[in-house]
Amino acid sequence: MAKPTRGAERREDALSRDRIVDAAIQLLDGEGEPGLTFRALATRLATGPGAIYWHVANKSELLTAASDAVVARTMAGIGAHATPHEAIRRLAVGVFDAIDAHPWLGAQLSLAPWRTAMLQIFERIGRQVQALGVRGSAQFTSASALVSYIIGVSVQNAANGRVVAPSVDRAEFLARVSAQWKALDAHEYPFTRTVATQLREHDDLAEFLAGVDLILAGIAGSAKRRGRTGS
Amino acid sequence: MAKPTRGAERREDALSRDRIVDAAIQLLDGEGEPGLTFRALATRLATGPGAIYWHVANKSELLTAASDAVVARTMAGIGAHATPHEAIRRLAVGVFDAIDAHPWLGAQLSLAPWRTAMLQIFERIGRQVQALGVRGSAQFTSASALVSYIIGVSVQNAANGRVVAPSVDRAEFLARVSAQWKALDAHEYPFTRTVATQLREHDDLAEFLAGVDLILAGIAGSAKRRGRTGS
DNA sequence: ACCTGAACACCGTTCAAGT
DNA sequence: ACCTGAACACCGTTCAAGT
Repeated sequence: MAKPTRGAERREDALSRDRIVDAAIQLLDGEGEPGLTFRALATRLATGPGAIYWHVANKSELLTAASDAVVARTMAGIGAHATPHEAIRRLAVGVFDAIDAHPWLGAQLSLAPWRTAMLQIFERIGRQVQALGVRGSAQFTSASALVSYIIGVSVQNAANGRVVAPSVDRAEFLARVSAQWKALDAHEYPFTRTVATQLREHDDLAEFLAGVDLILAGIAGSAKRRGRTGS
Repeated sequence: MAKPTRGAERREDALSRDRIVDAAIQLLDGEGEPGLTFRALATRLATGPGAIYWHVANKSELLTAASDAVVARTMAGIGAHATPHEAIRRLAVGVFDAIDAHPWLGAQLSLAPWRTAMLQIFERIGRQVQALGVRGSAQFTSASALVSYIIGVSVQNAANGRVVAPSVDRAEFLARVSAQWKALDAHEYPFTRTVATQLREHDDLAEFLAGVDLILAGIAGSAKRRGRTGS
């Protein structure tokens, strides 16, 4: 038999890319985006800042790796049953909740697309678009529109949550913004003043899903129109 | 007659909030987001970094002011005629182009909503939603969905443009990503592989507008359905 | 009232030196 | 092969001192 491998005696607290990424996620979640510092990370990992650079090229790569990891976990947690329409809604809610729980992920997704994280979402949505019966180039258009909308709204929702201190609750925050909207100049902001009351009563997640339904209705409508003229 | 006002003799190169914001926009456009530095800004304005703090509270306020200014100019440049549908498309293209020309604006809009810049867009879109005949709480939902989609896609489009060096042209870039997509694992990314060819041929702006039309179709559909059951 | 610029408390990143 | 931590070249922001 071979002599015992070095792997077997590897200590659990040895540095590794995975441990670094996990620690980075904890730091980002706990302290916010400015909390992720090579010095803070090094302290948490009981080492010096230079050690991290052996496993990770730079801060940008670290952020990308953290995003990929969180999105992968999110996607893994969503079952693929139900109708395509329902599956898309569930994926949408999954992304919405993930960005809400990890606000730094939003900046990462909207600023660095074409990356693995975004591709994972695009792939899952795309399969459901196919299942919906969409064909040809409309598949790409429909999936793109859905992914863009889902990420766009989720990022903005998470950003809203960060504007105010966590101590202020949601209802109070909305009441405040609503009051601001009502106080706007009547000549410059007639529409915004009109819907100020609706802002106050609105439910972020419900509005978000209503938007998803709007796009799905549009997709279904286009498919039907095409089908009619095509047959 | 009153003695000549001090205003009349005010030198053109005196520091002012407006001049600072303009210089910041130039710096952001020319050097990118990391190029905006209080030291660089001070050099451009022929003064010390401390002087800027007399007119602007901090960097965050400076970025907000720069965003508001750019959006205001963009909105002022869009005429309000044509059908509501066409007006919404023009507003969408205006925002798309503005973020494309000033990529830093995207980060600002998606990370700091409820601000003046976003409100200006929301207001203009909202009026057209009203003109479209949408009523009640659907006004808020529809306008929110449109604004979220428009900003979300525009930000992602601008981010794509920054991934590659400006020397690489668009067709070459798309061909490269398309090839990457085709090389993806067949089991993990079946959909993405399928639409890789469409990515290559696609037209950002056209896809973007197709998405806007999708949402508008959804809005029209909901309004019709409501109208039918309501009368 | 407004401007100056040195100084403070940080950053990301590098790199000789260690094991 | 991997880790250490001092050092470098920056940041945003403050503030005594000037005009």
